Amino acid sequence: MESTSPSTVSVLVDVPAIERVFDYRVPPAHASRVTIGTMVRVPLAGRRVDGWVVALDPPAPVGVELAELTQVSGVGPDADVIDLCRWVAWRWAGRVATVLRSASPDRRVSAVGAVRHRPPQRGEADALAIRALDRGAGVHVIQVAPDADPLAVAHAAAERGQVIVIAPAVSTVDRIGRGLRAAGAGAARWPRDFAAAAAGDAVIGGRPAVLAPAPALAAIIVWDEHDERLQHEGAPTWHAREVAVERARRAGVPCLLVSPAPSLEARRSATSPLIAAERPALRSGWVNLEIIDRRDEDRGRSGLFSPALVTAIRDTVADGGRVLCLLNRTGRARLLVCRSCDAVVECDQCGSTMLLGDDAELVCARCPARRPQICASCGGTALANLRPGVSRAREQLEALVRVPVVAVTGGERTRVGGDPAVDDAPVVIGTEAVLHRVASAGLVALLDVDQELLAPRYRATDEALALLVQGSRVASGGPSVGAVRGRLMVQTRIPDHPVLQAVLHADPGRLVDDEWNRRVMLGDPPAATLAVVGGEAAPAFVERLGRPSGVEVMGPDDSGRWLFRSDDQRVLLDALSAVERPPGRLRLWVDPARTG
DNA sequence: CGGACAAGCTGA
DNA sequence: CAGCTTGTCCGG
Repeated sequence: MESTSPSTVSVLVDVPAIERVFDYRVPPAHASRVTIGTMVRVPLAGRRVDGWVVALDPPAPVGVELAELTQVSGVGPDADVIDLCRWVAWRWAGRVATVLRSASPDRRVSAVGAVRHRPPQRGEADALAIRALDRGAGVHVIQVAPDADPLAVAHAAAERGQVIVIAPAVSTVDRIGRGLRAAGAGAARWPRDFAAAAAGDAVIGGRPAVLAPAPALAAIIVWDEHDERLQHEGAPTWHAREVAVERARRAGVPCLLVSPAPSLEARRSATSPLIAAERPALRSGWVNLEIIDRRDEDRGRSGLFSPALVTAIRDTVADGGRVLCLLNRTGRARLLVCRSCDAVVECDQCGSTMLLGDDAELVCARCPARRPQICASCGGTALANLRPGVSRAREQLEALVRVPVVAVTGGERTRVGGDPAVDDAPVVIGTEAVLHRVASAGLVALLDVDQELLAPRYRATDEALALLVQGSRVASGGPSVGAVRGRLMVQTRIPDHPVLQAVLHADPGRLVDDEWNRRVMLGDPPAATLAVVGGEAAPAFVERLGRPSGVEVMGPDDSGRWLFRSDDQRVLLDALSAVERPPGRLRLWVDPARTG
């Protein structure tokens, strides 16, 4: 793009509370380095703040003396990405500045070279991806086997031009980046290699990479589009899959949504029929699911570990394999009952259940109350642990198998490898973080899959399926290693559950019709658009919002949150963006993964 | 957000 | 009434 050497510019300041642009004069010495997206430092109300140039030579405002910008800090997102960020801010009711930060380099970039294309020189391109790319612009969903190779998919697109590849797992990003480079292709890791991305190299990264500069964009690939890590946890709750679809539409290029378990959202946004791997590839790509039916066991007698599972664990350890047990409950106990009076142990302050953490005290699940291990109704001190957490389960398992068992829960860095205590342990037990910490195992066991299947969250089915995808991958030896097959086991009291049957038959597609009907019936996304409003400024915000027609309003609930719902996305989002935000902390989540 | 400035409170 | 706190406004 030819620089026009502007004499004034409009700047969007990097202060999320100020959703405004201000105009500044450009010192002639800096003018040649200033274009749309350039990151600058400007004086504002007696201090200096960062900002992005969003317009060149704007019409002079009347009656205002312009100040001069203080500094040109470096290259920033291009005009297309800025427009995309505006759309993201609208779609998830966030601030443009917040989104622009994710679209900006993480360190100063002073210049960008000429755009070029460096395609891979060797290596193999995935046949399904080629089919999808041949369909041209549009959203194409590909159902792959869990052991499919992300590098081959990226390769197929990188041959045709600049590609953005989004992958939720760092290990996948590493593999694709290294693989493309080894094949002689240009590969920019986002956000580290901003300049290379802006010069046309393939961009590979996590969620934010969908906002990378891509001057010669030819395709966008979202690998593992079902993965919930593609959605930002905090506000704005933007989802990389949906941004990818929008960006590809704007650019007129194909968007490939790839997953072993394509989401409802992906299937609904597809513009062409699903492309699925052949049945034999799917069947062999999924590790055979072994379902342990616990209905016929004595109630509670064998605790978290059924006899069948204990045998499998012992066999695996004896063969020198490692075992990975998954239990999505931290602490020692999530549900306690008094042995003498059978009362559930509850908090005397708020009535919620009390848990046992890693220390010996009862802690309320909802409020900060604590007390020693005593039953509130009869004073009994013997409590039965009806729902043990990872800490307790680790002790039980160690006693059962007589080898060291290491516990892993979230919070710790979730990198594959690098922790000898975890890497060398024959048996590892943990929350789902464990599935991303350990690359391969001879046995992967989901101790209480019913907790996932029955979770009162609208995405429970997807989350359970995602665990089984990852479990299958770990059991098959990590991505595309595939030499010795491990085992994948689940313990359940609902062996006929559709999710388990879908995995058993390597056919997750059979779930979608029922799932869609349920979402329509309950008004959950993507059948409807939701907004949850909380924080101290929520009452004022809700007051200003009023009751727009076509929007259902519920709340406030006991934590002071309101829920807004509409069948018409535009109606709700336009209403939200029309409200001027009241002062104070406001939490606004649009289509969050969890509404609780 | 945070600086500027205006309107209220306190102390002698 | 100076000197300080608290509140409201607005930024180029």
